[in-house]
Amino acid sequence: MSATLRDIAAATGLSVTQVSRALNDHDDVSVETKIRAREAARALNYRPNLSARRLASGRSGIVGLVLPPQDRTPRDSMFVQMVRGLSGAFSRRGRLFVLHAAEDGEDMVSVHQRLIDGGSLDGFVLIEPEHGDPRVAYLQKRGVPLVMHGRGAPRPDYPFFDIDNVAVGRELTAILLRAGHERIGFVNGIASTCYAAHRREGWDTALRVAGLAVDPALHEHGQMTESVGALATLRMMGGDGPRPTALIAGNMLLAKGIYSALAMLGLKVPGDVSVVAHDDMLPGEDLMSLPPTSGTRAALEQSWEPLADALIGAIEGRPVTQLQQVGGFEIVEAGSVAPPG
Amino acid sequence: MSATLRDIAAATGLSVTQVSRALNDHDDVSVETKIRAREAARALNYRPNLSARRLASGRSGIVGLVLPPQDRTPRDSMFVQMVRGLSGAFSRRGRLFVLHAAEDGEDMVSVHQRLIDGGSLDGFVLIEPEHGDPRVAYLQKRGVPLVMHGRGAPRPDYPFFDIDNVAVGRELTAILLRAGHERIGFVNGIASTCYAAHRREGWDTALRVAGLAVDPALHEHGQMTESVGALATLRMMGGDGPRPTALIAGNMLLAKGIYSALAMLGLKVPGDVSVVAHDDMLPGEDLMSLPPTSGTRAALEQSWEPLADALIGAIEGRPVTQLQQVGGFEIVEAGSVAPPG
DNA sequence: TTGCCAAACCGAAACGCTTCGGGCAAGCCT
DNA sequence: AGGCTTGCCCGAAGCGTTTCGGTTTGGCAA
Repeated sequence: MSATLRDIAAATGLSVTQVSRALNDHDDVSVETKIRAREAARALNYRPNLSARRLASGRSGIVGLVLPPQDRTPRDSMFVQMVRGLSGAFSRRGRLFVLHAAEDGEDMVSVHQRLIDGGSLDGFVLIEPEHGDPRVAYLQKRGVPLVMHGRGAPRPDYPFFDIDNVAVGRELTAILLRAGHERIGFVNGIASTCYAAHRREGWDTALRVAGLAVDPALHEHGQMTESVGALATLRMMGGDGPRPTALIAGNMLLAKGIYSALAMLGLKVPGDVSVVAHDDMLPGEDLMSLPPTSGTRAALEQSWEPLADALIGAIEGRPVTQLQQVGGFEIVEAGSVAPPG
Repeated sequence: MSATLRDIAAATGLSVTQVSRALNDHDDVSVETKIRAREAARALNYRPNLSARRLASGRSGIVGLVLPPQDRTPRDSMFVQMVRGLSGAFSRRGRLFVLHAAEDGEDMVSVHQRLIDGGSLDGFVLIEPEHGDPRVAYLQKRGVPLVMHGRGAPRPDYPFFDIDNVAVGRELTAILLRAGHERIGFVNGIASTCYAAHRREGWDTALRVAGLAVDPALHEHGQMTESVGALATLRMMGGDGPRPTALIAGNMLLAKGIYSALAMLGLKVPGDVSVVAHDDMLPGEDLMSLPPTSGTRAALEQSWEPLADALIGAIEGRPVTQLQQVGGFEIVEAGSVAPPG
């Protein structure tokens, strides 16, 4: 068995109360007492009993994420990376991160309810935001801290970490506009996701600002897989109207599909068609073979630390405005863009 | 807030003690009291507080799995499926299943230690067994229940669920021997894994029993990916000695690689080369395009329920011998085997 | 009648921690 | 000198549950 506070109290001659306060860094404990308590704790290999802590304070030090029930295989690899990232980030902050997969027919809200009622979780990381997200509504009603990866509104009233996807869409389009393109196709992510909608909005406004017409035939939503990218490209390039002279890919997998479709059509990049893409920099997707591609770039794995910070901040009761962060992105020039032929 | 035992006691006129015993189905509570307590519990939407339970009884109702730190992308999809399966299986049994990803440089044993000392987990599901597994040694020493997916020895002293991989190797080989093949190649999984070793053993003994020489050049270990399968095939078919007339694939992804390598070499299945494979029946790996392949078949997803049962059995103190289960497999005939040409 | 037993129940202690409300010095102000 | 603050500390209560030991019944045998 692990040592308890009482053991440390006995070893140091302090009271249990004071040891608790010392280890939790309260401010009416003298510095030397804190040191003494900490040393004894380490010597005795003390680990706080999370259940007892939770029972006494209402905090367990455990945070969780509920994996949505749909199984979309292409995302699996990303989920694992996310779990790894969050697990590490919380671990470094002395918290335990825990993943629970919703069952297939199960309602997301009731899964959260079950976890809260069990009395073991301090807060949640949410992914895949929706407009008017019911999970958010429920958790807010119950006063349970949360942080969202992404956001369901331009200016939500809950903590989140997101990148400015409107700007991503705008900048991707702007790169091509600056090179002189006027017919710009966009192979975007799944229609129902917020980030895809934001990027579309960016594309849309960039075109309008440039005084160009927005042709819905030049926009495709879909899963971010190679085949979807290829199919969308074939459809756009084989349409009746004038072909696009440039394409935007929502991520590198879509870009890969675009490249193979263009190769199949005998079109060269950037000679015949320019290509830009947003790169999440997910490792291990074996995209070495892709030609260098201009566009925007924001490492998804840089989300985990801010998310962890924001959730812990929420648990500790910091105001929401301090817990909303928008990450940056880079614009890279790699030679996949040229003026229209 | 959720109702507590005291609320139920107040509502029913019973004592807290008796309500607790009633809800936990102890045997010195009258049937009608049990019913009364259960009804009140439901009416008040009572959820036991896991932290309090854990503190009092030493059981939290939470079990976990620690994801090994290496990131082997081809397995990610399987991990997600496993997490889903286990999460559901434990959920159905009133337990909470929880996943914790080990950090990259982190020692597996110390991760388990941290989780146990935190006092929140009742037991662990272990995956990827090793010979003399240090996790098992540690958990057994601390008296923490565990169940292994697979096994590190033919007859381990801990609970496990596994299929008879020696028999899988033997049967795959036997199918080909019966058709008259004598030079049989085996494209197997990673060398360090137990199941691959077991299958190799089955192949080996089947050959020996048939009075045939065992040629190590006809056995390849590697990741279970399409490219590994293709490369192994090219190597075996291009060797100096006599070519194999039949190939065994460790799973369907390897089989896919074998098929494309054979096609590249202009060899027909089963006319020129026979192929058998073991099929884990993992969904979503888009193997529709594969020709029907004879061999063995055991759905990996049938492991989750037995694993959950075994771990709960271990937690409840049932003897180890009742907690060791070997799942079956099918032998399927699909036309990818013919006598050697 | 008395004594005994089993069935059904209950009070109180315990689990390890946090926190509320206070106590005791020592130093400062007026 | 009396009263206040400040810094450090402690006892005890309480979180919601399980469980140990004991008490109250009613029935049955002696």
